[in-house]
Amino acid sequence: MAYTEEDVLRTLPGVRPVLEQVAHKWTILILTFLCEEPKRFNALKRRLDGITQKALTDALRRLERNGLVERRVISSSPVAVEYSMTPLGRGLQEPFLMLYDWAVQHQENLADAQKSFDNRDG
Amino acid sequence: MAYTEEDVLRTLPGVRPVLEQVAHKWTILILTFLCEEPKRFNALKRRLDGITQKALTDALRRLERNGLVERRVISSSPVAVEYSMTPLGRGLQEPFLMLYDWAVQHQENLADAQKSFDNRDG
DNA sequence: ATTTGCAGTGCCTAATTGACACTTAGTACA
DNA sequence: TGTACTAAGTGTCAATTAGGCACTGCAAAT
Repeated sequence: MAYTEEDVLRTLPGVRPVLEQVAHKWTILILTFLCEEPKRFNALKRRLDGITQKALTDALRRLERNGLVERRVISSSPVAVEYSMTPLGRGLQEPFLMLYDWAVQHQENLADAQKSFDNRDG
Repeated sequence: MAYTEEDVLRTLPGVRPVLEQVAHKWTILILTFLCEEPKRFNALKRRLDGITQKALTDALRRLERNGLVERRVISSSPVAVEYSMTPLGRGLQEPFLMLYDWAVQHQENLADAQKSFDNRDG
């Protein structure tokens, strides 16, 4: 689908904040993993090796606020919390998987590009 | 394509920094626009209504450093600078266009979700 | 002669992230 | 009965990052 300049100018003001919510450091990884199956807080945390509780809590809150994931408290003991994708969030599955695959396949290329860029001036 | 848990654990350490470079506030818009055709600095700036010179310069530097865009100085007067996608960057065109389309189509949904979330507690 | 457009840089402050400690509640162990 | 562990967070403070605004240098147009 192609956009005319007017399309762009008209939709841009609304699109930018949307992309700002979505194009976030942890979002792609979190949503990619949640697309596989609903997961609990600490299961996600283990998988996102290196994330802090706070960062994960904040990211999940933001995703929940934007209607992309659902938070469900399971009143077992101890209390469990399960996060799952909403239908709205599912719409991101395809592009995010593509990005994930791209990142896996081209990490070397990026690293090389960075090295040669940094050598161009020091 | 599906990944096993081992795949994920193995590739994750390298993938995360890649996604951090790519999942940035302005990146999706910049690359989406550059995919259409090479553009000059101020042409991009006009289109990214609201971006400051500094933000655009920084974003383009980062993209150049990562090998996703190419910066070409045209020695006319006054000097012009043209930015274009590299073959590596082209790999992002498809997922980014999907994200852009998704953002255009679902901006309302996000806004609604935010509203009802914010009303749940105040 | 001064304004306009181009492509930036520099400085300083505001906003966001991240590290790390603390919390509350239940379960298991000894 | 006390210690320790897991789950799912919250709070605080420091550091990193982003954004605002002013400034540069050069050429062409008015």
